[in-house]
Amino acid sequence: MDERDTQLRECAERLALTLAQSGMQRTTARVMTALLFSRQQTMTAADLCKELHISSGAVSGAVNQLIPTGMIERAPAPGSRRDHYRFREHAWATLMGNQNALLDSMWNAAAEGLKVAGRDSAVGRRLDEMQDFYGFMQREMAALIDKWREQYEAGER
Amino acid sequence: MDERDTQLRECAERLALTLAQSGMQRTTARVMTALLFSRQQTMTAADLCKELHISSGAVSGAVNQLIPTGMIERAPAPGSRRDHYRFREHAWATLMGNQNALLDSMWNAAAEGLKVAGRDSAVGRRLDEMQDFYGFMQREMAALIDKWREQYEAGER
DNA sequence: TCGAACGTTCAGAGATCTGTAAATGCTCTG
DNA sequence: CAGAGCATTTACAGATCTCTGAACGTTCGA
Repeated sequence: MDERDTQLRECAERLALTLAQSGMQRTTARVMTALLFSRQQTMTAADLCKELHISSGAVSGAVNQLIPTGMIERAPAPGSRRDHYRFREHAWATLMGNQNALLDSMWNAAAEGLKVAGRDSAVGRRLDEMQDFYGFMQREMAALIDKWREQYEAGER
Repeated sequence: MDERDTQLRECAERLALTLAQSGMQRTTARVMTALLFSRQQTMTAADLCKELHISSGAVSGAVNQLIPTGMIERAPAPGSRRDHYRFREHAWATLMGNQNALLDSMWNAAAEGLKVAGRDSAVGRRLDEMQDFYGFMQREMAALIDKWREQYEAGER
């Protein structure tokens, strides 16, 4: 374990902290960044316990939150009975794509309100703007993420 | 207080709940949505206490979190010594714009890691993708928000 | 079929967050 | 300039969240 590993660990912890501050579970964030900043290709649950000084139960919980979101995945590990985890390719794009669900519920909340209040009132105008904004964002964000994928794939070659 | 007000209150509470689940403070979210779904133009701190059944201290705290982010503002209220609050015009665009700070720290986290690990390694490639993605998003998001502002303002007339 | 090696679940301890009530501070009014 | 009427601050209590440790379940190899 050379100097570099220690520095990468610090980077990982710092990022985990800011992610935690913007709503992600603390341990979930730490597991994610550990995988992101690891010099290994994959890490086992035991590796994560050791690195982060947390119990296997905590690792299990975090991992099972991260997998459904598409941030990490189980890696096939022939000849090993342990689960190996790795950070997923394009995970960030996936993460941002998931935000669409939120944009959607924002749009819906506005719609609900408009059904009750109509457009011709103070509330009506506020909600109308809100609905317009989130409708716009939903459409454009999806397009934007696709655009990035294309240009990144093109740049790879 | 007719039927509509009750229904709007419910909408407000539902939205507050989903906002709370995505990281916003519970009370802060409730104050925000109360102002958003209010049929009045503005609400005083006392109004908010009564509506949400919370103490004036809690209102004060929430309000002082919302104002710096640009979601709400104090409204001039001639002849009244109470503070009047209102939901701000284009607040949603502002909110999304604030996310840029997050995008920025993501980009930075990647940059930090790359300084340590270089680009030619497993970590290097992961961080490179991350940096590319957040760089892209930062540029495009700002543009997107401007675009919405323009088209919305155009539609108004 | 047994047992070793893991992963998962769950009750409970501990830490953290959040709202209240009361004290404090500020600003107009009379 | 006194004091009424608010807003803000603070210590603390209560609620909530989160991790641990141990029990349990599962899989695989002998």
